[in-house]
Amino acid sequence: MSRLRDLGGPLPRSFYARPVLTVARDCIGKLLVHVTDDGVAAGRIVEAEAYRGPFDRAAHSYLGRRTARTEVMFGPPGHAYVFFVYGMHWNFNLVTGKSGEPHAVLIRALEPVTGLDLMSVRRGISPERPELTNGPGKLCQALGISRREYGADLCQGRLFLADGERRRVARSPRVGIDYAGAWAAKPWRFFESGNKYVSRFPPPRQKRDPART
DNA sequence: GAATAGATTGTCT
DNA sequence: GACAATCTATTCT
Repeated sequence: MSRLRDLGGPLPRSFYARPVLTVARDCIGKLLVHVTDDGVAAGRIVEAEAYRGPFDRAAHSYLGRRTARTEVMFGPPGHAYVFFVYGMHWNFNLVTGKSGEPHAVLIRALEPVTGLDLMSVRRGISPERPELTNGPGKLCQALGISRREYGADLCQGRLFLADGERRRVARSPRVGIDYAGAWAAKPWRFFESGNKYVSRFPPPRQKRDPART
């Protein structure tokens, strides 16, 4: 019995070759699967954000910035944009839209489905804890995603999205981009309502006005 | 529960 | 040399 077969095959490139906000919303509920020599690890995507360069100031491709790091975002859709932040964490993105359009979807949280023990070993915590995969850096560690997966083709290979159960989707502003001015307020974050693996719940809200009651 | 600071390094100015 | 699409531990309240 192949657990991997039960997860289904990779989504086609047409899934990624659509507007970035559409892909970000449709990601919620899909499975993210990574097959390695250590085994299979997979989870349902429960949180994702759209980054829409070159105009989006929060995007690494802002102003068309094209470097060794951002290069894959300028290529065809359905590839992995993996980058390193804060000196110790990897983040995983899907390249979307058309070739030459540097758009990407950041996967921010998963609900573990397969390979809980493997994720637990990689994370160094118990498999029941929501901290296993409730953040972009955490899910990369749990699934074993790092530099090696940069540019990987998600339509053929060991790292891919597969179909999954879709539930209620909500949206909010994105997380951790306060520097991006007006772009920081755009509701380009999508998440599954009530799922305990969402990285910040309740989601970020406007501060309540103390003058109001 | 909320707020804060420290960790630690690839990438760009 | 500065900073970052984060995580964790610690220190408040």
